[in-house]
Amino acid sequence: MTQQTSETRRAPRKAPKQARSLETVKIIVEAAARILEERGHDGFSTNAVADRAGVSIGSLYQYFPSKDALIGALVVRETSLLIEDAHAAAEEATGEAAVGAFIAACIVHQFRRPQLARLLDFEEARLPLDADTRRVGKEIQAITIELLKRPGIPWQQDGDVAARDVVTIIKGLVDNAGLHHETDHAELARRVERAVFGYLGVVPSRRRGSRNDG
Amino acid sequence: MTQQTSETRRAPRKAPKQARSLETVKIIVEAAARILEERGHDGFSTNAVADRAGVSIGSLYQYFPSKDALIGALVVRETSLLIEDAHAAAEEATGEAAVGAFIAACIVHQFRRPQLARLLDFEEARLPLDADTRRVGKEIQAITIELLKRPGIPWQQDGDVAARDVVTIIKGLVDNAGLHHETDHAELARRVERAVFGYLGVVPSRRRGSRNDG
Amino acid sequence: MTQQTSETRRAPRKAPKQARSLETVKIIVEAAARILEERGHDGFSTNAVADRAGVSIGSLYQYFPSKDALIGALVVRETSLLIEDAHAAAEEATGEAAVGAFIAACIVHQFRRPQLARLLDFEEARLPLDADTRRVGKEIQAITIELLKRPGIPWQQDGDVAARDVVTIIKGLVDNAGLHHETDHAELARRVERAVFGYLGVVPSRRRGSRNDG
Amino acid sequence: MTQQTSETRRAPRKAPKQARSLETVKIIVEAAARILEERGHDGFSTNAVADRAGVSIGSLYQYFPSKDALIGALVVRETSLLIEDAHAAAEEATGEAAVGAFIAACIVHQFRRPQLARLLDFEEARLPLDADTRRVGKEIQAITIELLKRPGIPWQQDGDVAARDVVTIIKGLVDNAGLHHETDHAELARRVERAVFGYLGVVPSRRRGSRNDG
DNA sequence: AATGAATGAGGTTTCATTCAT
DNA sequence: AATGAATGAAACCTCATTCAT
Repeated sequence: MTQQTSETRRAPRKAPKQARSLETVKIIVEAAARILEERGHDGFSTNAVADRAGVSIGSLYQYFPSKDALIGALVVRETSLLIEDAHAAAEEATGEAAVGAFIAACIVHQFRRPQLARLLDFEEARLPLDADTRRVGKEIQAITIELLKRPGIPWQQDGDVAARDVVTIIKGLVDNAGLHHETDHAELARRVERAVFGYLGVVPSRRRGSRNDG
Repeated sequence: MTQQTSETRRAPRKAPKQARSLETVKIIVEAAARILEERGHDGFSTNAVADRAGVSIGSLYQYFPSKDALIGALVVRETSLLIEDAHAAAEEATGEAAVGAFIAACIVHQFRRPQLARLLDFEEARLPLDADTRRVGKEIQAITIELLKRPGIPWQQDGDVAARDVVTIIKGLVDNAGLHHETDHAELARRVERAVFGYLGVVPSRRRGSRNDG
Repeated sequence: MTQQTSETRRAPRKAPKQARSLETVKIIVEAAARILEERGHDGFSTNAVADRAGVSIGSLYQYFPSKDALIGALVVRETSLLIEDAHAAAEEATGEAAVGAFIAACIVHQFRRPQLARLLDFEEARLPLDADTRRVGKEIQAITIELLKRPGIPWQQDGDVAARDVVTIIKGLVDNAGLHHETDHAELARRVERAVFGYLGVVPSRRRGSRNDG
Repeated sequence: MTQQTSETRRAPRKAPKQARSLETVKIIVEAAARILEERGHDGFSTNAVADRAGVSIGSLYQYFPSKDALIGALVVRETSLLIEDAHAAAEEATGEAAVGAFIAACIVHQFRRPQLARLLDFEEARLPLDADTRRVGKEIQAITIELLKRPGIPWQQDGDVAARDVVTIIKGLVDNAGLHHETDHAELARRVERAVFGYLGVVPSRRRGSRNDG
């Protein structure tokens, strides 16, 4: 980012029309993911990505008009994966089940590529987001808002703020777990659920029987 | 950092022993804080800090052997401020009161200089931490662990993990509130408490009367 | 110019305070002149200039915030030389003598470093001029306007336009002479004078006697 | 040009023999003209031209072996238009009328596409000219030489140099007028004539009655 | 003939850091 | 102790040109 001069051009420079192009774009994005995972934000340079992708730096810039656009594309790719699972979570009947499924989806998503997910959360907060990147962010937000409207969620005020908070809690805890090399999905899910359900005022059903244990 | 070549030197090159030196160090650290607040991570350069501090770049390097060391010192300074308030929080009699006081302290701390606190949380996660920086991090962690041992906190397993999670939840929510330019301490405190107390299994006393009395 | 991104920063980045700095600045500007003369506009790169100056590229950018600023400084340096001689020309009593002296000064100036003068005229027209560069341009213009107000210049309309035209004629003819490797000052001066005096309606005194030779 | 590697190939790689090819060549040249007008020298890239022409970059290089060849073709096209009008000017009986008509033709030509004409004058001076481009330049020169041989032009020495000077004066003044967004042909013509006729020693007939009748 | 994906040298510029003064 | 001029690796990015399809 140090020498970033183009601040506005974030949309793909050229819509790839041939099969070869599409393949190249995919390869570049995956290379970007790998470089970010392996070398972190500071080691992430467009030259490194091009090298790793096995394409020339010129090819990279044929499809991504700037470094930020490339990171944006990566964010979009990763978030899209999560969005699919999140939509599935929204199918659940009760709010509790839906939120639980959403948390599980986030954990699965994060544990797939822990470093990557964590660093992209950073980038997302740091970047001047382009239209596409904003769109997927909003989509996650929208899904979460819907989730929280389901029956069984006591907390029904400030849907926007609540959704933002819930996403923040989940991302924070899950990223942190990744940072500490945790691997136990179920255990992590229980912790995240305690925080999120607590925030939402949900008394989890499985603990309902022992509610008066104090 | 991009041009970071010295990877290991993070300790102050020279312990400032004279009053003037100590003063200079303080000035530099405060200048660093200002630059970070005003220009963000990308605009944060050692030359800019030296300029702002009114000292030469050579002097800056006399006290801080590297850019990371300077950031580390800033992290230490800011965290130390929080630590003091956190200690006070630990004086509270019950766990619930102590955690509530801790959350309040975090919010006060963050709202004092929102951009700075948020960006330093980034840096802390990004940096190869030096001894001093690790120390203050551990201290916050230790205080939190103690907090959670107090009577009235149902969740008594995995003290380390719980403390980590609690700090993560608080930082996440508070940083995010700062990012969205929130200003209402009390309202934010309520949201953070819902998440943290939920995580810890605390049924907040003020709500106990209206829900569990039956 | 191709990758020029900073369009506004043309003022010197740092006022050199030490003797060494002043020397370095001079060396860089002279190197720029040489490179422009030897390789032309397309071969003029900041790296080439730094190399030729025997300084690092970083030093160049310490004093000139952009390539254009460097060219601007070169324009200022060269034009300033001309301005001095032009002021002397303005001392002449009659308009004819003054304009003649001005033309002679332009020719001397141009013949000193023909390629350089010609290429800088190009650059001046091409560049988004900064304050300093505009200033020297205006100064030449102002001197010319004064010249044309002297007694003996029949043409007294549109002083601004006339000055612009006169400067254009002189520069055009003199640059072109340089391009064709002419070396005879006096002969060139006569041709330029014919055009300029013709434009101004001056019937040159030396030809006055033979005016009716047609 | 920066990445110009082929320095010698300026002639069309392939003589377009079919109607479609000829059409394509025309389209490309016109696209080049537009790009140069709209984006200036720095924004003039072969890819931009191909885009604007609606042909692939590969096709462009099928007709023009290099960027300079393309610019050369544009120079030839524009100069040819002027040559036609200049030939008509040469039909005039007297030297004064002929030169006046030539000046008028130059002004009309320049005012048709002011930016383009001005920038091409730059390019012409900058380019390592190829055979075709040199040819049209010589042709303008030759026409001018003929013009100056007509009766009524006192100055009959150094025909080559005089022609060169006259063309230089005209181009200089007219380009500069274009740069300052002048639109009054007649007024500009009068100024150019004063300079050119002065250079040539012509006492303009229309002013003769009011000044030399004594 | 035409396409357009790919190339890569080379451009401008930044900034952490050193060291002579 | 302090200064600040100097360094230079390395970052981002462009664009003339080639060549497989």
